[in-house]
Amino acid sequence: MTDVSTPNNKPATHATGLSNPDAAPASTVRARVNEWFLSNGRDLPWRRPEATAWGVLVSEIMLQQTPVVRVQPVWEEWMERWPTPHDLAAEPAGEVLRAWGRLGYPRRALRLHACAHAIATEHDGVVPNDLPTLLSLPGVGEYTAAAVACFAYRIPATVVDTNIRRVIGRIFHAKALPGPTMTRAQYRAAQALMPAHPNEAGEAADAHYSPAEVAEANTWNAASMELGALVCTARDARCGECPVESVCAWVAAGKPAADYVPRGQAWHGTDRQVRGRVMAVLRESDGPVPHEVMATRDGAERAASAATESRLRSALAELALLTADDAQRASCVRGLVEDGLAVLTSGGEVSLPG
DNA sequence: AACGCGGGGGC
DNA sequence: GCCCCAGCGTT
Repeated sequence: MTDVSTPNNKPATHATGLSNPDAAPASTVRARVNEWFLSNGRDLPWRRPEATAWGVLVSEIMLQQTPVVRVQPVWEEWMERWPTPHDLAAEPAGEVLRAWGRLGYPRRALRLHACAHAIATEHDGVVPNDLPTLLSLPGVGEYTAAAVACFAYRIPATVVDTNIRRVIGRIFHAKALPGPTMTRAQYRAAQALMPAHPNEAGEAADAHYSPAEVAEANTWNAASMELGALVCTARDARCGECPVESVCAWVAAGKPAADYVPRGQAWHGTDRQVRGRVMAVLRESDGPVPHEVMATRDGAERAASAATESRLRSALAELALLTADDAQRASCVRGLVEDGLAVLTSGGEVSLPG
């Protein structure tokens, strides 16, 4: 079968990126997973009907590499404080970084701030609803663009995140884990599982969807992701709770182990660790911090001893405790300034950007 | 394709 | 300790 326009209610084929001829019918998998989702999906605030497209965008950026449980409280604060892109755009970057807190990868906060500015000034304050425009926003890549189109605007774009890659890999390819980065084959496999096939660009992807197919596609995007988050997890898949256990290729194959060894991210002693501690000090400080405190161990130690506010003192102590030498500390401060996460004052101090 | 980029919780 | 998490931008 080479005709990708055929409704894919039969086993997917090599031509569509799915190579297992015995794979379960896509329509069966979709129906079971979607039904499971209706009663088992979490009631997350950005999924509620009153969530705005802006709220969805904020949630998606925050959720890039950060788990739901840690995002949710911060997202609630942000929505109350900055309910529209205009509100966030009016804020200084430093305030945004402070409010980002410990979500990690603070560059995402800067990009979200830049997003808000772009939306406010170039898009009349309205979050774009088409993939090319979404992709043009800072910090919005293929996944996030599709997620915003789908979850905010009910446009059935093909959403592919790490959960969906794993779920599809197991159900249709008997693969335990999908590998660290998405391949085009995996993207095409996900595309082939949509009720109708979006065109390659994904634009106007709903042109030939019936209303029922639109609903099915949008639910599938959320449901397959949720199945990966709650049941078909990377470790300890709870197959007994899975609605498609009986048709899963990975289960049928005896749950073979992953064929690659994940390479853990180095952490101890890395620039990332140093940068994180420096940013933590900046977040806890009311104003600029002497460069020597950030760039030398002795400076951090003395500042920690002198600090009276407990959270600041703790952040300074954690910075001082790092094994990093002064050259690395200084280099990390330079890097943070280059990245726009910090600025140097004329008085030789380091502070959050204005 | 590979790398840099935070941080915390589960095992 | 190790691994994972609703990725993105750069090289």
